[in-house]
This record gives sequence, structure tokens and C-alpha cells, in this order.
Amino acid sequence: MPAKENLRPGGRSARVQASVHSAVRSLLKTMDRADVTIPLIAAEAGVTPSTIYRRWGELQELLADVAVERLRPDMLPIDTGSARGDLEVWTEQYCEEMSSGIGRDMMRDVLAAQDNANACKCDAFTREQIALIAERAHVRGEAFPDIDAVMDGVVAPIIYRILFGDQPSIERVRDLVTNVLAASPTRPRQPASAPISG
Amino acid sequence: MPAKENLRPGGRSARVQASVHSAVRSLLKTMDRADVTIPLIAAEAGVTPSTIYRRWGELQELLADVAVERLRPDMLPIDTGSARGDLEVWTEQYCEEMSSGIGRDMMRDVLAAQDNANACKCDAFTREQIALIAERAHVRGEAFPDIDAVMDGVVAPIIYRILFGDQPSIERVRDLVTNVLAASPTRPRQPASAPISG
DNA sequence: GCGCTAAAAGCAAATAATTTGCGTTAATGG
DNA sequence: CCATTAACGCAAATTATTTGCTTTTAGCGC
Repeated sequence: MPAKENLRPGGRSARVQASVHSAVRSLLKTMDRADVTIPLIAAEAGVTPSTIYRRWGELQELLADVAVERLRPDMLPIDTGSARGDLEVWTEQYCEEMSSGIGRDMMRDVLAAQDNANACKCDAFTREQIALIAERAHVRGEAFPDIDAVMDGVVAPIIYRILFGDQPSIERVRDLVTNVLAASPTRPRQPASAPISG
Repeated sequence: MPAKENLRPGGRSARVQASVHSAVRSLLKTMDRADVTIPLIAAEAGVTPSTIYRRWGELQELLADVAVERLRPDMLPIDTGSARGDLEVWTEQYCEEMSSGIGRDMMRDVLAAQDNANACKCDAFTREQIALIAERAHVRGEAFPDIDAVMDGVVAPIIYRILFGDQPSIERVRDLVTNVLAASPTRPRQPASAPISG
């Protein structure tokens, strides 16, 4: 159970959490993640190791906790004037960020933790960004696919490739965007009239 | 650096590796993975802990090593007589296996390791299975999409959802298969849409 | 504000995991 | 069969983790 923003968000507790997070970020900048230990973080943060052990349990949870904060989008998707442009630009940026060494590491930290709440959060962040683009498209009167379609057609392939070895090229990313925009123009979810049994 | 099948695959070394792997599998059956430690595995396997430390470095690598073996497909994709049937049945089975508690854990172990060679292996396993289905389709004279298209359109969405919180429903899995078969009938890579009757 | 309660932090001792140096075993190659 | 050396076992040294207890302080009713 990562403490995070539950239980007693007041003064000292919050200060300790901030200090620990900051220590982790700082250490990860200068050393290999394999060499980062809880006692080291504690020293850097100016707290005792047992505080970290009691709050986060193990290094993995703490790293996931820090990573998810860094994966939180810090800006609105760029408005290019068109849905296609918005999605293309956002996707390329997202892909670049995630396939960078830091992005990969953060994603791994989030997925490696026992608690998958952080992974869900990352998914939610991404959906929110896409929802913003979709909303803008709607306001403009443009067609835009379902969020799930974008997740399946664009986000999932990018993440899969990053996690399982490949680095998606920019051309492939553009293809993914093209395909998802071509496939489901505006309808919520209606795959086809198929002979559904059961 | 997981030792695995490099360097001196002979008698004793191989025996130790097998014993350690078996010990890990055995322990994971009866206890929570959070409680599995290297000294415990060593005791179960009848080796000294330092042997494990020297060969695998850390628990995470050993777990990844064991997990990738369990993720290796142990049978050919079922031949249903048609490409669609083959892909549907294989996909459903794959999805079920991966979204089970054990499948999830194994995938997490593979992704959590520093060394991403194991993750690449998993990807390769999946591609091989799909290649077999594709080949059968080819022999039958049926259209079949590019392997990459299947990875992007079917495998990636399933894995993404499993990793990031959702469990894909069987209906969605069927939709994914339907869409990928409809989209790119036989050509390597052509995002165009043509009403083709197979 | 003031004190009460308990959550969270600190400290230090106890326990457990990891690393390391060195001697031994046994796979590999000639 | 012998030489070479990777891999193992053992045990001591180091480092990380857990835990019992004390102290600090946030949250809350008055």
C-alpha cells in the first residue's frame, strides 16, 4: 500500500513524501537505477529508512509512485486546428516521450509494482488527453473515433512495441493514426452486423 | 545477465539451473510472490544462495527467466480449417492465458527485469504462432494480414488492456480479430480500404 | 486557541538478505 | 587422461529490512 495521497495529507507527512520523491528523482538522474537503494534515498531525503519502508513497503512501489507522477501530462494537447493534426502531433510526442530511456524506465517501474493502481492511473491520463482532443474535434464538428478505438489502434501498438523490444518508427505511428481515423469515423461502437451467436 | 543457455551448458550447471527453476515454480504455486526470496529458493533447490546471486544477480531476473519459459507456447495453434477460425481460437486462448492471474504475473516478471531480452523472446513466441497460422492460410490459398498488422491490431490491444487494468472481454477480442481480418486482406501493408471477398 | 488522540516519524536493536574472498568440484578442450 | 577454468559451496563481512518503542505532530472536538 503506497501512502500517496491517502491518510493525513497534512504538513510533515506531505513534506516527507515530497522530500522522498525529490530524492528519488535526483538519484535517478545521476545513477543507475540498479544502484538506488532505500537507505540511499532515505539519506538523500533526510529521513530514516524505516519511514520509507513503512510507507511504501518496497523500492518497487516507491519507484512506481514517483514514476506515475512524472508520467502525468503537464500540458494540454497542442491545438493544431484539426482533429487529425491534433492526434498526429499528440501521438508523436507521446511516442517519443515513452520510448525515451526515461519513459521506458518509468513505464517499467509502474508495471513492475505489485499494486497496479498506478498503471490504471497512467491509462487514465492517456485517455484524458485523447478525450480532450476528441472534445475539440466535436466542438469543431469533426468526426472522431471512440476513445477505445484510439487506445486500441494507436496507444496500445505503441506501448506494446516499446515494452517488447521494438521502437516504433515515426512512419508507423503516422500510419496508426491514419488507420484509426479512417476506420471509425464518428460512431461510438458498432463493429458490424455479424452473425452473433450466444 | 541471466546465465540461461550461455556458457557451459553441461551437466552440473544445467542441473542447478533446472533445480532452481523448478524450485521457483514450486514456491510460486504455494506462496505469494512477495514472500519468495532468494535464500528460500536456494534452500528449496538445494543450492547455496550465492550461486543464485552470481548467476542471476537479483530475484527479478530469475523470475523473468522462469516466466519466459512458462510463456513459451507448448503447442501448435489449433487448426480449425479456416484462417478466421484459427486466429479467433488462438486469440481467445492467448487472451485467457494472459489475463489469468498467473499469466499476468509472468508478464509482469518479464517486463520488470532490467534485461529486456526476455520480453523480446515473448514477442517472438507470439509472432511465431501467428506466422504458423498465416502460413496455413497461405497454403489454403486464403488471404491473411501481415504479422505486424495482427500484432498491432490484436495482440497489442489485448496486452495493453491486461497490463493497464482492464480485462478484455471475449466480445472485444472477437471484434479485434474481425477488424484485422477485414482491414488488410492479404497485402503486406496498404492502409486502403477495399471491399474484398476472400 | 487548547488539549486529546492517533497517525506518522525517529531511533536503535534484531533479523534477514546480499556480497565477497577463497577453496573445491567438474565441464570442456586438447 | 590431463590442464584449464567456469561454476559451485562455504563462511565471513557487509548491507538491507523488520520491529518494538519513543517522540513528534496533524486532525479534531471543544
